[in-house]
Amino acid sequence: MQKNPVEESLDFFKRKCRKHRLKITPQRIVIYEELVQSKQHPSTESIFRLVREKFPHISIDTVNRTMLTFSEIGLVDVVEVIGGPRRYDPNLTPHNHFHCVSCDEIIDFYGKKRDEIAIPDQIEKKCTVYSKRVVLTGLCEKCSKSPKALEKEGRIGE
Amino acid sequence: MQKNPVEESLDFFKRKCRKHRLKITPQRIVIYEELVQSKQHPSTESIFRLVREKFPHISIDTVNRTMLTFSEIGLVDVVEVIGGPRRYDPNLTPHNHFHCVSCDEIIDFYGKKRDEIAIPDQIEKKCTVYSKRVVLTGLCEKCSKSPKALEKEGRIGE
DNA sequence: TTGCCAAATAGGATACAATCCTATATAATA
DNA sequence: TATTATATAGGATTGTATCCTATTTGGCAA
Repeated sequence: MQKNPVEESLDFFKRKCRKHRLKITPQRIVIYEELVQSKQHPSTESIFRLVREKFPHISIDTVNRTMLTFSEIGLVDVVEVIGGPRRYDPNLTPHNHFHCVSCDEIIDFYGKKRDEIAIPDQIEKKCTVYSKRVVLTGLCEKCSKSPKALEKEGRIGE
Repeated sequence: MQKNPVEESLDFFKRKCRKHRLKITPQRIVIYEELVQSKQHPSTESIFRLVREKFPHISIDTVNRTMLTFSEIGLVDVVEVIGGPRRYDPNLTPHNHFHCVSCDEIIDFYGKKRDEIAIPDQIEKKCTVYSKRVVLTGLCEKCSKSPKALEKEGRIGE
């Protein structure tokens, strides 16, 4: 029988855990499930709220620590943010981000030009590069229209 | 007589303030001077420590609020970070960042390929794009050599 | 030059995010 | 199923950012 995407990624999760000798606990399973189902580049807090529906007594520390652990073993990425709490990304496919500075929504986008960006020798030779991403900032569709955001936009072109 | 770079940028600072009807206070001048002289993508805290040498009674709230105000009027940029406190960048020339995930140093780099990166229609048409940056993550030279020892020494923007 | 007032500051209080501490619980294993 | 190292809950603590408000001050107009 075919496995659905969640079951499939759950296998990935379990393999990763075993490889790194992490215990497969019910809490970790639920946290991982919420992470991969999220389309919103979740924070610790947002996953905590979701997980708490199944584990009313889970502590925010467990969620925070677990998500850091997941990032350490490569189950999720920690993404670059402009202010605000740490955000995670279960999408490990190379891609780029548009970050709305008004509502903090993060929108994924793709493009092959990304791979052509040269890493200067200065960095390539001496540093260890883990990831490369194009990061756009601005106002998302909704915030572009809202009056509050338009006020801020007054600064452009001064 | 020729003006030195600091005097020159101070003129830029004053013009910006007048344009936005912000008062030119001694505190703002010193904060701005420390910002433009910093080569380290400073945090509020690191600027606070420097400014306090000249204004022992300045409050961290003043520094924080002032730097946010500066970013709103386009005197400095707020940069994308992976964890840790907000960081600022007085370098308004388009450029890219390498971010060391171990010691949080941010290294600038340049490259014209950056400008060739297409912004998808999806975003270009509906959103308002303020900035574009390539962000690399990894380990800097020092941390590549001894990642564990140098981990999180708390030297942000010094 | 002086006086006025809206804006800015200092510093304590508060909010919010992340992490630490430790007694208890539990997954993995033999 | 017994053992043990690891993980968890939940309170304490730290670190960062922001709020509140009495006081001060820069910019302007008289």
